[in-house]
Amino acid sequence: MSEPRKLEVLRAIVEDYVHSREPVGSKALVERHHLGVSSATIRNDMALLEEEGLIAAPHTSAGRIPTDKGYRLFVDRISEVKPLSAAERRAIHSLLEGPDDVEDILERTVRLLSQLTNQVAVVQYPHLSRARVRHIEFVLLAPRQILVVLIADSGKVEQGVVHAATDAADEELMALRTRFLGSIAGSQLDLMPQVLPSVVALCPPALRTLAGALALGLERLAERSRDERMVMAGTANLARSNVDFPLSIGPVLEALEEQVVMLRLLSDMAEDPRGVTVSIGRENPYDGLSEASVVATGYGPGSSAKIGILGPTRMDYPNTMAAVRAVARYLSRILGG
Amino acid sequence: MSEPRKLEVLRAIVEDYVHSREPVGSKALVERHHLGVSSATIRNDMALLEEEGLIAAPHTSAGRIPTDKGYRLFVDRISEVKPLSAAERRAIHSLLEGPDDVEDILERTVRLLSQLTNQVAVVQYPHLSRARVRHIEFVLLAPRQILVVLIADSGKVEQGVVHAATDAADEELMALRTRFLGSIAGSQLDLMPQVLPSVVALCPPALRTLAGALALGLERLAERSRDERMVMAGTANLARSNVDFPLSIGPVLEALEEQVVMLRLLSDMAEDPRGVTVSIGRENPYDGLSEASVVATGYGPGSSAKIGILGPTRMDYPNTMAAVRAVARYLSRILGG
DNA sequence: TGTTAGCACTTGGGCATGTTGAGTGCTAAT
DNA sequence: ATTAGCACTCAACATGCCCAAGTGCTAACA
Repeated sequence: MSEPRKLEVLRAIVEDYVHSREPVGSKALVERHHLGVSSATIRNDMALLEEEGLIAAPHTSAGRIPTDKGYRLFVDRISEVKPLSAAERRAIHSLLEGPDDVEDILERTVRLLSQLTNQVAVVQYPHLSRARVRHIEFVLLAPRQILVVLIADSGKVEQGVVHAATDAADEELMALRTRFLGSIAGSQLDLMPQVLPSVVALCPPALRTLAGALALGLERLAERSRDERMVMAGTANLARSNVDFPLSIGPVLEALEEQVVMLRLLSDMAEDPRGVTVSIGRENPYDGLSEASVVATGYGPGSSAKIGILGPTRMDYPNTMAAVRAVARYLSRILGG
Repeated sequence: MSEPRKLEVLRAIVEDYVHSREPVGSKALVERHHLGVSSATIRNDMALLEEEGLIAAPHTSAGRIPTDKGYRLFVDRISEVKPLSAAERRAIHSLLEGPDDVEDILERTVRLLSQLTNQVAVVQYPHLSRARVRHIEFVLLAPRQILVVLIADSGKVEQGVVHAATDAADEELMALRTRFLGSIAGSQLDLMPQVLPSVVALCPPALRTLAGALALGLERLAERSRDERMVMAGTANLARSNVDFPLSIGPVLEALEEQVVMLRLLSDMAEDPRGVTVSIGRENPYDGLSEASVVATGYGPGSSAKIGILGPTRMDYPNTMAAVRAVARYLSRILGG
């Protein structure tokens, strides 16, 4: 019996099932795909595929559906990433227009991706650990309340409020700002904890406690900047495409809300040489996502930050992978420039 | 027949239905509530309530469920807002701890509210139209790319990128910053469009195009600041509490994603003298929310910004209203201070 | 050895029918 | 105004039946 045909059968099963949402049987298979053999032969092949754990039958006399393992094989060896349609390319291109504020871009990107794929789209903020300090600002909100703003050369702005033990004056803040800026401008956010204390130490004693508080605030901001965040869009697609939910959406919504979970999930996805990484069903480390798949890839400098989508295991992998990859490329291009 | 008892019956129906999720019949009613009469009497009362459109029977021989109108009457005239439990008070109090960055606070508040009510919680950013300019900053990201930062005295920071037609130098930006700041520091964000052009006009001709671009950027930021945003949490509760969904969550998720819809919804809710406003089922202007209720109230200066929750019409109004009110009060206190 | 036709077998889904129990509305008595 | 009682309705559940889809197997075939 022929190995290539067996794969062809698996492909046909996956494609039909993704399309129809119903278990697919041998007969329907020969009708819809011009495999040159009869349904009996296909049955034999299917029996083998089932032995290997690539497909399964929900009950005795129904068709077969792909297992996680089946999808995996499909993704790894069978499917080809399809090129995008012209309309899709156009949609992505129009992303180039408009203001190129990082937040704005990410927000629009993720919305676009969710529309292209009809899934929930997620994007991680670019890593900033290697970013450098471009500017800092201290603003007096109230006598003892100081807004600290940290601007990185990546264009990211972080802000936070610091409480002073004693009243602070505007001039003091100005002086400290100049002092701090002189020492840390251009240095990596990573290194703030090492650099800042020495700056504080060099301050005149009268200002030292205030300087200490501000330094702490700056450190916190630098850390927060390193610490990851994400934006998502398209949660409504969960309900839409799963009307007869093979994917019970409760746990998935939970996962999405626990941003920590999603961020780890994305970060942990190994980079795939083919450009897009796929994690299928129970391969996912998080229980709530045992019926979901994640398709993600890196973008930006070093592909360190991730962008991707989340959907039911039964999804159109080729198109989805193509969309994710294309969007990530455009995103890299925009942010890189 | 007695009017007060009729209301009592309505209250009992609402309470039982909210609790059990099942149509409630006359017999069950007399068993669980010590109304001093028999089930037959209750039946008569129920017939009247039905005539008035306050309750309805899903089919001939089932119990009754409250209609939107029934809930409305319940909320307006029958229910009393219950005091919060000690545990709830404690939870709210612990909100006071931690950094008091506006974003942080709102995020934690909304999460808390969603946990207290088991619903989706939504909070609008405080209105900033009356806020004043505290500080501005121009940062050169690339020769023709300038990051514009606008800091309001409310502590809100807005940022955006401006493209210059020609290369800009750091010194030019510094000069312009001083010039702009001198003219607009302390003036209302609202008034930026009136004030900025005159500043540009006073610039030396060499800088004028650059100044124009920057002014445009600032205006955009001021506008964005005025233009409303929201944070939400607890979407997973939609799936959880509606396992046997009386509330089909698809349209609701859509509404939540269309932030514009939610923002209008919140803004349009008239302030209720009792402190919390409730919009029930079809009372909602948005179709997708015809099976949902919104409980909201204002917070902060002038109660101009809104906070609230969104859930199925069948919800525990007294407790929910209490939670929303309490959280809004604490939020006002924190942000006010 | 791989392919095919044919056939017996399994089983979920649809349908028609019967039964039950919760709940109602009405009437007559209190 | 309230109540007891009763006939009536109807969703929910159960039962039994049949059908179609789909399988696995065997025997014949190239």
